Amino acid sequence: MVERKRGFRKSVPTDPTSIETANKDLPDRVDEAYIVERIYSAVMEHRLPPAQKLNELKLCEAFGVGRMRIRRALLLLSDQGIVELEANRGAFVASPSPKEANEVFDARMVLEPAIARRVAVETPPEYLAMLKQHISLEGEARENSRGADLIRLSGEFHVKVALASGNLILRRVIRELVTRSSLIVGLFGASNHMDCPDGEHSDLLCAIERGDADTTASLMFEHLRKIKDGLDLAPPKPKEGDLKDILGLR
Amino acid sequence: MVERKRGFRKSVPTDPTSIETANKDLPDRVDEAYIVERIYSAVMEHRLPPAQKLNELKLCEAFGVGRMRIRRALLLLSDQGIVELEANRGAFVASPSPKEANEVFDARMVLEPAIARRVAVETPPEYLAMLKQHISLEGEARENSRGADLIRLSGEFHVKVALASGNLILRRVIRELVTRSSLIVGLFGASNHMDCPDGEHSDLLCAIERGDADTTASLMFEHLRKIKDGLDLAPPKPKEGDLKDILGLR
DNA sequence: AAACGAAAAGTTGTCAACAATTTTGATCTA
DNA sequence: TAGATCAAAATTGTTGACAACTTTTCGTTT
Repeated sequence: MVERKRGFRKSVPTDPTSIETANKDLPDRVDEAYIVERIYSAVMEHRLPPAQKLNELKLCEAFGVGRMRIRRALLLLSDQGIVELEANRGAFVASPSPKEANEVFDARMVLEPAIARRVAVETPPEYLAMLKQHISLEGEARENSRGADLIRLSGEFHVKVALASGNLILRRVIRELVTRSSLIVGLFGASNHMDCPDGEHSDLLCAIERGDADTTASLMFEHLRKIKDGLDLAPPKPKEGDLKDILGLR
Repeated sequence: MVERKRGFRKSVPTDPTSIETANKDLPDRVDEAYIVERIYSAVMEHRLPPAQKLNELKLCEAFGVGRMRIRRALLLLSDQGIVELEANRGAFVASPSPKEANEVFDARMVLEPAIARRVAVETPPEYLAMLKQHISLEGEARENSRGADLIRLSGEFHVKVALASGNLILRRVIRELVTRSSLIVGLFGASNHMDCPDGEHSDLLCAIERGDADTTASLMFEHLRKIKDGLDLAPPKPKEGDLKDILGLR
């Protein structure tokens, strides 16, 4: 049995611009899933902006693993639409087009009301407690103006609702879509950042607690519609004559 | 510019037991997505049984690519639950446990009715034509007793319904679940293979054409429930005294 | 000074070799 | 014959080197 060398874990002086500072202690075993998870989180918290270059060597240093692990993780992320792989150019955090953004929210508006309805019909009590606690966390974050936390929590709520179905497949699907939504909000979010309007998550939880399936579903639908409407998804339409107008040559 | 060598494509004498016989002409560019697609298809058509070993070298020969490509494709497949990677032992077609099987059908029963409802509300006409054509294909296959085709078509119908939403994300999600369902049916399918009962797909299409959203959703739900009920998902319960009974030592 | 172009540096894609582990198969023993 | 034991073969996991491509740098020309 040979002890695997993985020497330079905490000693590497990573520059502050690197994606992952290696000072946060890494787990004993860094596998693809862990790397994916960390990048997921960074995207959800708007720490990784769309189109950000993900350099393989820098990631290797940050995670203290070989290039193979990083490449495999990037492949998984690209398969989920979080990262875009360009041949010979590398990996970039995805920057969804307005069309893709529409597709993501379209999908969410189909799936999430159905999942929420199911949760309203039958929720294991431990999950209900989890949701309650989450609402109070959101409240705290809002009062203390912890904007970064609020962004993260807003997304996490939807993931937790899916988790409350007790079905990990559903959680996974929603997690993927919520993460992509984070990128979309970062790109097309209007100035008045009403990412997840104030009381809506709370209202949703109330409907769930009452077991009111129909209300739950429609609340979720309207909630998502509101978020989507808050985006500036102007389709890039290069009409005839546009150039003249833009350049003020009329 | 150097022409990439990829010499031995059609000349490799693959043994007939290999998963992919290389005689079917491969596309010019074999990338991970293509390999994943082919294995997806093989699983859907019950040509790859659960727990089948997927040898890397054999796959390399079959697809005419290097080992890296194969390993990346297998990683993607494992991420989607189609393949299981066991450390140092290799890749195997997944053989879902009864619990996982439950989870898959549970997820489908939440998601697919919602998607079908959406399709009923608004269907681009070209997709409606596609569904109609599919129904007639199923009819042909059933009359001519082409069992293999029928199995494939039964699964594909659900994927096409999702596609009819016009949303590729939804299609992708359902495709993944349908493929896993193929494995499940192969494992737990009852002897009387009522995979997708006779007229149900046709009934569903009628409801969609009428634009009857509620009926569409509930038909889809009942359809899936029926398939699930047709499975033998007996949880493996090793009760006390079972062994004696099994061995006839009473 | 801006534009162009070539060399240099940096990054990604691919492959082959090696190490670690598992599987196979042969031999021996009871 | 069934089972145990151990070496050989096969398979997977990992690393390092190299080729192909891209980006940057820097000198030259207009």
